[in-house]
Order: sequence, then structure tokens, then C-alpha cells
Amino acid sequence: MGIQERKEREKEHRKEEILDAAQKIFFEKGLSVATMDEIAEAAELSKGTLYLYYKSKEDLYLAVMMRGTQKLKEMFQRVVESNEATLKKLINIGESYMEFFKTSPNYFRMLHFAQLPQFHRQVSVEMKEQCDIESRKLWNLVIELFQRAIDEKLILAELNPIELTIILWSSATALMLKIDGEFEIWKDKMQIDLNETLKLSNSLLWRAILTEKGLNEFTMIKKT
Amino acid sequence: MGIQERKEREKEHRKEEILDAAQKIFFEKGLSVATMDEIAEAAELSKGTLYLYYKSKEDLYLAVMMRGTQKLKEMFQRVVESNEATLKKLINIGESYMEFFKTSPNYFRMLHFAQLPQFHRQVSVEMKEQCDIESRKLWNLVIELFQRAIDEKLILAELNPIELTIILWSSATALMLKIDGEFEIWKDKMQIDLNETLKLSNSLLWRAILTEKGLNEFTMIKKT
DNA sequence: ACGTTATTATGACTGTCAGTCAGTTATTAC
DNA sequence: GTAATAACTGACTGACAGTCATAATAACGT
Repeated sequence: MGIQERKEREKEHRKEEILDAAQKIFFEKGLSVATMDEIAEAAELSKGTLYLYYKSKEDLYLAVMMRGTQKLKEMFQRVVESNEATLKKLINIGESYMEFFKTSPNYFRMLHFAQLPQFHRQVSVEMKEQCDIESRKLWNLVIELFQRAIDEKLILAELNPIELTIILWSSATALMLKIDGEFEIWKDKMQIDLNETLKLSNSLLWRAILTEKGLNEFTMIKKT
Repeated sequence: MGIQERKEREKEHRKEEILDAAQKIFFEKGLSVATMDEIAEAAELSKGTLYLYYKSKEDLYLAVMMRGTQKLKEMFQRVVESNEATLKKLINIGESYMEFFKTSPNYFRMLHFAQLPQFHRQVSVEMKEQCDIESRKLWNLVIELFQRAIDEKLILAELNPIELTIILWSSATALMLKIDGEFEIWKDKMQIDLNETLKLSNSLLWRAILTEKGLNEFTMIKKT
């Protein structure tokens, strides 16, 4: 039936419209200040209707967040599929993450906020599942690159690609969060440019995990 | 007047009693699930009275959190004042932090939840000030130790003690947060022991920042 | 002792907001 | 044209942070 399909499409479209409205409001005000009434008004729908498409405010928040995950995944995918050497790809992944943070700070904040155990109360199981799947895909892109770098003897053989991903990802994220929330404080009170600190942290970690071969290549890449 | 002083003491005592009750409830339920009515009941006071002593729920939360900061500061202070070599002290600071996380996970969570920009809306300026002061003291303990380690040529001279503190602190914190919220997931799905990952991350960073002299000392310490 | 003032405490009340649901409107099927 | 189904609405409920008029208690002066 063509009608069934059209209805399906329209339903999807409505879901996206609600998402657009929710994104606008969540970006402006954050999860707790934003109200469902506001979002409903922005979507030109009644509040009740929102609940026909999303189970809770938190679910809606996660749905917006997933757009961020999606965006980041696409950026990573472009790097993975590029015609670069493995090490260059890994460096580009890092730079993509930074670019994501700089150009989509709202998505970045959501991504991290939703990570917190404090958050996951009101979230439906299905939505959580979906998020986990998407986030897993993202991680796998990086893990596979690290595995490749180890196979190519660019990174010390005794290291585990999953652990490497966790370590580099976590330290980068932690510093970006600091940049996001405390950049001015550190700049003004301590004369510390956190962007430089992030670069330093990265460079320290890279130097610690590369083989001699990898380090040569790394230095070459960084020079140009 | 002795009466004035007694009243002062009693007021402080009441404040502490409220804090005890709030801590109990916040530990059990977290900020958003805990209610002021519950805390009032636990304190055997009416809700209105709580507001005579603390300006808002968030202020009360921060007041409990500050007990955590205090506790961590005392642990650090004990290390700083110990009769150990500088490098050993720095390692002990790291281990103290880990011990704090393991023995007081509730304080640890509060410390880092309150860090978020999402949090700071309802907080009074005075309380924020107080937190900043306490937190600054904590950081300075570590920064000074790093400075000493640089002076003693244990750590590369070109590194900045403040940046070092930020980097090591942030990466440790990020991994502890992961341990706190996702330990089982990584264990079960990926066979990763995040405690080991934290150790690895630390060891990588240390190896990257130590001078040859420092590295020798470090290896000696770690052996015993 | 006893009235007067100051301090401390109370809990009913207000405003706000997530989430619900009985009822309305629009769409499709027959 | 009418019955059945789907989409939507917004007034309502319950929960909760924060307030405030009032009450209870303590301190002080005479």
C-alpha cells in the first residue's frame, strides 16, 4: 500500500520536525532549563503530541544528541576512508574530534552530559540501546585504526588498541570539557592556554606509545 | 558576651546537622532525585528551616561536596608533609586520589558533577567563591610538588607544573569516571579492566614527562 | 516575675513543570 | 455518507523548590 508508506514517511518527517524544535531549545537552554511546553510551541504542536513521538524529555534529548554522534561518526568515517597512511589517519581523527568540539560545542556537551550516570534515569531502554549501538560504531572506527597501526608496527606491540582508544579519547575529552567550561579562568588567573595543554597532552601520549618507526613518521607528519 | 558565642556555636552545630542529613540523602539518591522535604525529615526540621541555613538545594549540595574537597585536601596534605622524596610524594598523591575515589565514591561523584557548567545555575555567588578557594588550595598542593620535581630535575625542564597538573589530574579523573559508570560494560563486552587502563595511562604519561634521572628514581620506586 | 523584643522554626501555600488522558478533529475505509 | 482509525489537543494531576505569614522559643530590661 502506498498510503502506508506515505504515512510512514510523514511520521518520520514529524519526528524530525520535533527534533529540530527540541534541538533549538536544548541548544539555547540546556536540558534542565528547557521545558516541554517551549519545545511544543517551537514545533507548533501541543505538548501531548510530543509524547506520541518521544517517551520522555530525556529520550528527546538523547535523540538530539544522536544527531551529534551521527555527525561525529561521519567525520571519522571520512578520515578512515581517505587515502592517507594509518598514522596520519589517526592524527586526523584527533583533529576531527577537536573540530567537532569547536564547531558543534552543543553536540559535544550533550554527548558528554548524557554519558553521566546521573542522567540515565528517565531514559527508555530502547533509546539507550540505540545510543549504545551508535556510540559503539564510533569507537570501533578508532579501535580498528589503532589495531592497524599496531599491525604496521607504528605503535608498541604490547599495547591494546581498545585501551589506547580509551586513554587518548578520555584525556582529550577531559581537556575539551575544561576548555569548554573554564578556558577564561585558566587564561586569566594562571596564564594557561588550555588549547596548548591539550596539544601537549596529546603529544606526550603519542610519544609514549609510538615505536621508533612510528615516531619517525609522526615527526614527519607534524613537520609538514 | 558568652551567650552570643554559644548561639554562634549552636548555629554552626545546626548547620552541620542539616549537612549530615543532606549528605545521607544526596548519597542515597543523587541531586535530582533527592528532595528538600526528605532532607528536612531526615534532619527532623521543617523545610523552611533548611532555607534559613542554606540558600538553595544546590548550595546545600555544594556544602556537602566541600566536605569531600576537604577530605581529599587532608589526604594530599598528609602526603605533602610526609618525609618522602618529591617523586615518591607525587606518586603517593596519585594513589591518594585513587584511594579517595575508591573509599568515597559519593564525594568523588559530587566533586565532578558540580564541576559541570550545567550545574552552576542555582548556586549562590558566595558558595561558588568558597568552592573555588578550596579547590584552588587542592590544586596548589599538586602544582607545588610538580614545581619541586622540576627544580630537582626529575621532570623535563620545559614543562609547566600547572599544565602537568591539569593533564595528569584530568586523565586520571576521566578514567575514574569511566570506572565508576562503565566498569562492568567494558569488563563484560570488551574484556577490559579499566583499573589497568588507568594504571597504563598514568605510566605512559609519567614516562613521557620524566628526565632520565627521574625515570631511574621512578623505576626504583615502582619496583619496591 | 513579667511584659517586650529578637531569634528561630513552621508548614500551608505558590508557581512551575513533566507527564497523562478524556475528548476532539482529521483521515481513511467501506 | 458513515463507521473506524489515527493524529492531535490542552486542561489536569502530582511532585517539588522555594516563600512567607504566623507561631514558638529565647533573651533582655525593669
